Amino acid sequence: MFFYARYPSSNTLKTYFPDVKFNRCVTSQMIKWFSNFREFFYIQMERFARQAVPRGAHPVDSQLRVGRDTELYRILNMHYNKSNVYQVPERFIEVSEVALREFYSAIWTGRDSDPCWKKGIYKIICKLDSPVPDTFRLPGCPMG
DNA sequence: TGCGAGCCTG
DNA sequence: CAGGCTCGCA
Repeated sequence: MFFYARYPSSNTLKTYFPDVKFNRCVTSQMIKWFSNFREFFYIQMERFARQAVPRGAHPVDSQLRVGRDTELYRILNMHYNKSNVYQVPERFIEVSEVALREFYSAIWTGRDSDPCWKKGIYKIICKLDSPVPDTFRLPGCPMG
């Protein structure tokens, strides 16, 4: 599901897990999961962005892409799609590239010296959530 | 006072 | 991932 929605609201989560009885604890746990998912996502983006900086990569360089043949893609897929039962949507790759380039740009221009430099990137990425396919509403359907 | 977000730890 | 802790908002 993270492939579609990086910032699902608690209400969104409830509609996609009909077989789950939500209470405060369960809801906060799921919110927490996505918080952890985002952390991993952004950590990888920053890592690869920083890795590209010393190589003088331009935004169009292969170093700043997240194609299905890249190491970054492999890491993300392994983390969010362990069983590899889902096909990674193209939009997730596009969003990942946006994030990667935003991180690169911020680092390249020295904006990362600001303690809150990631906030701006988060604000951009949170607007790029896609609707989650209805197939994820099926009872027993794993998080994905 | 309670909850969500974010950071960071194990 | 889960726990713990801080912050800002209501």
